[in-house]
Amino acid sequence: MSRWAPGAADRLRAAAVELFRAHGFEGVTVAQIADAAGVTQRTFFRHFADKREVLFDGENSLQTAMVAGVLDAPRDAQPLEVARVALHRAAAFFTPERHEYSTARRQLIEANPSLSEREHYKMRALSDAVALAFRERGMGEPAATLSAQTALAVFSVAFREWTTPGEPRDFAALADDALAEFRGLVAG
Amino acid sequence: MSRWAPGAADRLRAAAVELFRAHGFEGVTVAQIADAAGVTQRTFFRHFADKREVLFDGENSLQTAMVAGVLDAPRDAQPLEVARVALHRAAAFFTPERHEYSTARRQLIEANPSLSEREHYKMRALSDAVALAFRERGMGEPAATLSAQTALAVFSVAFREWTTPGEPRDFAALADDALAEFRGLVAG
DNA sequence: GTCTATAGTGCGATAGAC
DNA sequence: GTCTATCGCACTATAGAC
Repeated sequence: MSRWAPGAADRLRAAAVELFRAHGFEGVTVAQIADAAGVTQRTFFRHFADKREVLFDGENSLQTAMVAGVLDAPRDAQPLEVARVALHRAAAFFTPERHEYSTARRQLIEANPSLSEREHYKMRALSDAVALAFRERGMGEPAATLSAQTALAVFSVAFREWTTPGEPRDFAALADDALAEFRGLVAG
Repeated sequence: MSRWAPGAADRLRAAAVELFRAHGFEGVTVAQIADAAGVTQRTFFRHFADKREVLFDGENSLQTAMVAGVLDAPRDAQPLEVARVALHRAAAFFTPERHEYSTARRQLIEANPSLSEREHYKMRALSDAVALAFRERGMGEPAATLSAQTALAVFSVAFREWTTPGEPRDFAALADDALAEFRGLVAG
């Protein structure tokens, strides 16, 4: 048996979410999270760059999936069709088991401006990664950035609906609906 | 003559920008900014909610102008035509005299993640205000959100180009170009 | 206008895994 | 011995309380 219990990052994440849900983001100190996880405050900051980041580090794989979707879409696909493929890849992350957690997390984020800042920053990083993937398909600028931001706009609408308490439809269906709505808006 | 020199907020803003350009955002403390402006640190925080906000408080009028543009567009205008009107109202803020300041400010923001977070948060607030204006035109959801995010995507492309050192075209022309590019992307 | 809590950093020491 | 994760402590700046 090692000196420390393994999985410090996981314990910190779980403790943080539980405490935030009980007392709000600002009602919890990093020291309290560290205590609950059985480590020191210094260890918290070795795993997470700052207090907010403990709620935002499971998103790399979402980005990878969406980028892969853009790259895998048929070579002759129109931008909105490429976006559709990427959104369906994203849907793999928004499973029914995650629904309650994602909904609670969104409420936490929307209740706190500093968490909202971080959220929008991450969304922008995702958009930038998707734009890069569009460029790797051979698309130029500013077309790639506009395509990526369009895909993320549809994503954000679908995600907002999916994280509404009691929403029964799955993410892929919501994304398809949002995409259809978008096509209607920009059609002559 | 009053006990304090007037325009503390303006002096703080000017001092902050000058110091940030010389030493970077993190290389300057609030105490130094306050000293340079001839006030105490406490006064800085009475004018600006936090250190970053000193770079982000001239944007209310931009929001007002874009919202007015959305509301003033012809009743039967398509969403992209409404966006065009709003973008032309925004153009009034991006005058040649502001070009150098805006360019330097963008460099500061892009060099610092915490400033980028604030920037994207403000852009989202602008998008939300524009979406509300679309709803006031009678548009439903999620159409209003999608329309607003489209308008802001075009805005962000045009703004990025306008704040490129040496860019000679004016904001309205860049916005029209970006809008035309967008129309081409989503057309069959 | 002063005081203080909290976030976040830097660095040396320590304990175990390999 | 090297590597990695942690501790422990001193320290600064932000930001809010009083």
